Amino acid sequence: MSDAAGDSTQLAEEIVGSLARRHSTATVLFHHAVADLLGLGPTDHKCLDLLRERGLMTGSELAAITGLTTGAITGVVTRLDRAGYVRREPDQHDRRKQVLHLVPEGMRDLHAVFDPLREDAATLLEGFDTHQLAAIAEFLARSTDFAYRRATLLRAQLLAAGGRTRPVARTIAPTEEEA
Amino acid sequence: MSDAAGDSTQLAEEIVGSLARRHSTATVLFHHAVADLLGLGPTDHKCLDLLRERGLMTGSELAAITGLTTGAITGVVTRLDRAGYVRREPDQHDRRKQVLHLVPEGMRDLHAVFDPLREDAATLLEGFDTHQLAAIAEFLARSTDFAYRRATLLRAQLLAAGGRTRPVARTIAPTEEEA
DNA sequence: TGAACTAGCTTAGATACTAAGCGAATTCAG
DNA sequence: CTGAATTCGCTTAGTATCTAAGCTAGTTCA
Repeated sequence: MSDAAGDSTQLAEEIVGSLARRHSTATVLFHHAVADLLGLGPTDHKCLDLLRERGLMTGSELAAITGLTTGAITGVVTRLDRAGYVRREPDQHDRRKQVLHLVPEGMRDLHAVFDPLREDAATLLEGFDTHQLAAIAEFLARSTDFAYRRATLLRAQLLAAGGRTRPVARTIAPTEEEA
Repeated sequence: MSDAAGDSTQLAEEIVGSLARRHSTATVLFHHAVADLLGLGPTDHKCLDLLRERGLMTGSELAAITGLTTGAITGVVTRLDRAGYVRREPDQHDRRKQVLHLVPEGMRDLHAVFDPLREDAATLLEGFDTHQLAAIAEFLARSTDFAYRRATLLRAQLLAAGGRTRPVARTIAPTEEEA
């Protein structure tokens, strides 16, 4: 039992210490490449993903989640609209709001691009038993939640600190240089 | 047995179909937030991650991996240098090359920012047994590899197709609009 | 009714990207 | 050994996308 526990902590160390970060870096890179392929730019792609995931949303909600300004969101939505992925629709109850809808045809086009990729991704899961697959699913769900909460927290932290653009690390150990 | 197999395929479906993508979106968002906190911008942060992960590298290698132009890499490295994370050093054997080194002090500062986060992330792994942790580790490693290879492939595909900026999806189902 | 607030758009300015091209160093063919 | 072709990283010009600030229209509340 102590042996297994030792293995566990060692595995856990490796996952949070290096595997997760490597995976994160690769994911960002991949995300960027997909965006390029779609002709969207990473921000637009990210916002489209968020919309697909969370369903109907207004621009300011999207701004709050992504940390972008409302001005930037205007640009994002305009581009997504023009590219045929998203449509603006006035809210019934509050006519200031623009509810963002996904365009079914655009989604079909997206699926045409992603489906072959998904088939390929399925090989990633070969060889795992049900018990392990459940663990992977649970881990992904937890990490997703964690990332969202952390991102929100980090942004709040940055905002509270004055929203400066220079590294926080620098404030700990200031050096001679300051352009 | 057929019951367990059914559960497995169902779980696998859910993982590649929705959980992985949600996780990916959250990861990108989180990455961006961390970059903001470091005062770096997502691209700089991504490049720094790649350097930490893969060790010594020249600018053009970094350009090849990220899909950025060498001109953009010049800017990235200049910013990372000025922020104290990276140092340029001429290659002994080929004096055209600039080998990129990590600056130990900058790395310490980074750890100061990340360590509290990592402790928190460890709770993500509570409740999994060794067998499951091994699966998670293996899955992360496979996905990372998959993402890198796919990103490279996608970029090659885009380049071969003429490197246009408009959505590929549009070329499948062209509509009336073409600004 | 009018003051304060909110949603989203617009503008000006900053920043980071691409594409093209340069000089210097290296490699390779003859 | 010499000159052409290639490669490396940087520079420049142009474009795109972001922030910050301010605006208008719609909503809420005293």
